[in-house]
Amino acid sequence: MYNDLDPLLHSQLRLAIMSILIGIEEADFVFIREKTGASAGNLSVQLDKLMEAGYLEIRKSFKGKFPRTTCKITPQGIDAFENYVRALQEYIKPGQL
Amino acid sequence: MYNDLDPLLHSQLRLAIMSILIGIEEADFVFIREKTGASAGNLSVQLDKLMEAGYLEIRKSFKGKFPRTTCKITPQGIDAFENYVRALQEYIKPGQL
DNA sequence: AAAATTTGGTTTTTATTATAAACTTGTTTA
DNA sequence: TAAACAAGTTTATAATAAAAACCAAATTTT
Repeated sequence: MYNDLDPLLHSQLRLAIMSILIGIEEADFVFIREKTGASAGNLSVQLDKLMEAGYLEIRKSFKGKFPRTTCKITPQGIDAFENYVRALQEYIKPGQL
Repeated sequence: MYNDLDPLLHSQLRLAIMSILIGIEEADFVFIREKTGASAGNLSVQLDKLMEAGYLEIRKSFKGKFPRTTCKITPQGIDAFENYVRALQEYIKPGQL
């Protein structure tokens, strides 16, 4: 009981990012920013951390003349997310609702 | 979607504390320390924060000649915990498992 | 019976984190 | 052509988690 919660995922913003990407696989920076309501700066930093950890991959391209940053969850990211959820269940189980 | 997660509960140790107390209502310092594996210092600080927030009440007494600190979750604490769980579900729903 | 250890903590310090503020590069619009 | 906007990144700051150091009293050891 009370397994450690992956600190990379135990963060409101990073968890929201992963939650989005688990659902739709791929999304761009602006979409994630709007969906999460995060500041661009914060989002940039957190995406980087998730990439460093191998939880997602980031592709840079152009949409017309503007830069575009696309994020995609990796198999490792999916694993980590599922693990996190499993660990978390132990903490919240008693309060099933 | 993506309601804010109560930052007081979004902490591994504080969540574990609340998880224990949701189940058994009342528990003493040593029991919680053992169950969570936290250091006494960290536990002391986090219990204090939860008390400050009105999520639990702390009673001090003696067990024989030794001091004893007993913690009990409050109705407000139960509410907060349930709210947190509800909010969290939104984040982890896609990964139902 | 003094010294060392244990119990049950609290206070203080340190390292990490999350987040926002400021900045960059380029583009569109007034 | 200057101001405003798009899409980010980098840097600075404020909050947090967690451990280390400390304390007082009780107990055990020598």
